[in-house]
Amino acid sequence: MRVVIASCSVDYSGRLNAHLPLATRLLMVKADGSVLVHSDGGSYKPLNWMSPPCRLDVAEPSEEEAATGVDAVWTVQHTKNDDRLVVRIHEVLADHSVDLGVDPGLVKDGVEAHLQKLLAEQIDILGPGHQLMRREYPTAIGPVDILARDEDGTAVAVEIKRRGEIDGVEQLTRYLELLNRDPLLAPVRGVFAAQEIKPQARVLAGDRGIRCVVLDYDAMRGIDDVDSRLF
Amino acid sequence: MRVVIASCSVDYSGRLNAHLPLATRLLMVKADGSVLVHSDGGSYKPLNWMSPPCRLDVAEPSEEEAATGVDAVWTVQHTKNDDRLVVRIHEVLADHSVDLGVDPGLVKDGVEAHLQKLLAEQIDILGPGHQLMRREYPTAIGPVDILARDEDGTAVAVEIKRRGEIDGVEQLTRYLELLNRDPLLAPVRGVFAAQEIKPQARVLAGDRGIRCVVLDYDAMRGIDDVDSRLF
DNA sequence: GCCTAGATTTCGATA
DNA sequence: TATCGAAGTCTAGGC
Repeated sequence: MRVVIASCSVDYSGRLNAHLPLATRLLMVKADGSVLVHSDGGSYKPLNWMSPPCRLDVAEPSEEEAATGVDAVWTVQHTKNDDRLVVRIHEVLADHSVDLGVDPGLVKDGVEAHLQKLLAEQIDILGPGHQLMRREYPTAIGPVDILARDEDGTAVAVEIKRRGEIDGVEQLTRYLELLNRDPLLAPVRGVFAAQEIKPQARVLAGDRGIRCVVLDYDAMRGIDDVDSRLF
Repeated sequence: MRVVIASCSVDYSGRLNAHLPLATRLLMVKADGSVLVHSDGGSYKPLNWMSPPCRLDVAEPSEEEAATGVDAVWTVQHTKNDDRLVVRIHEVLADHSVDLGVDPGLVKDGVEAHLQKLLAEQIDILGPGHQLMRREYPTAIGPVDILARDEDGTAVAVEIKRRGEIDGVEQLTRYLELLNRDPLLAPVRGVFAAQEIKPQARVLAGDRGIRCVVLDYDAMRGIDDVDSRLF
């Protein structure tokens, strides 16, 4: 890993063209040759970058470039396509190299999969008398998150999202269309379950006869913990 | 901007919980207090981070922590929610601070908007005799990219994407449903236009009677240049 | 300010 | 290897 702080201008060409005027920025060169151009703000996304696999070449500036104060020209060329990043370095304020080694990596916990597991275990959140048929019920266009039966024995297809938005309702609609063609299952009701459901999604779901259920993740996790302690 | 290279362990808690074991990493502290934890690989996305607005506090380690080699504890607390990043610093290899000032920002060119403009100018790409009605034709659920008439005078609603995927077809379907309720427009045909159309999107479009058109951006831009030179 | 759609999205799982 | 869905997505544009 090499970190350079320098005044520079940057040009990217590839899927689009983009230009950064001359200013002082942080340049990060990773071991795989990828380059990140960061300013002192924004978010974690760099102003400009080149993803691996790519190759960094450092060259002398042309006379023309040198006349405008360019000290070096970095060309970062993607190995598999025409994406190219050109960094024209004017003044270098700092230049550090360090060997970081391979990172042991991130350990994550608690996403949509967890919601699905918890809801499968606590299926009566959908209403008393509900029975789980199975998780990840396979269909031709992909698996339905949860398939259950309500107290009357009617099949219920559940789509789970962390944030319920309009495309989640569309997805569930496609599943319902398909499932309702199966005479062994039909009629199948739809339930859209999420920690948070956007108003537009709620309206669309209502319009299609799909029930919305807001999931309380902390409460579900709490019950899960209590259950776990019983064993 | 402050750049620290140090061996550290990192814990994030918020929308999920995540942990990074002890390793040497690059820590970037931006002027707004946001923190990025980078390893020597991956892409531009940090291993872990805290977005602004947030607050960084540096504290002495507890006795317990000190015994395991912790030299300092950084706590980065988001200002508006419970998200928190805790960085336990073991050994500092480098620590640089520099004032970058405000970045003049990125100048972009050539995205979906450009495709829309070009297609509006070269509407006969849809077929000879097509006439542009208008770009960004407003509907209750949002603007349709392009509304045109074909050689027979039939209305055509065009949805434009850089990459045509299934949700683009869904979007166009919703527009068509709405537009076909308007007696002044109906019947309205649908055209899904993109630089690249994914197979699943193509199948769904076919199933709904929507025509797919692949756009050659370079060719369209070339014609545009030629046109420009004529004036 | 909230909400929606796009992104040089990135990233991971799966067929 | 392509494809598809999720992301602590982020970000810009409307309303």
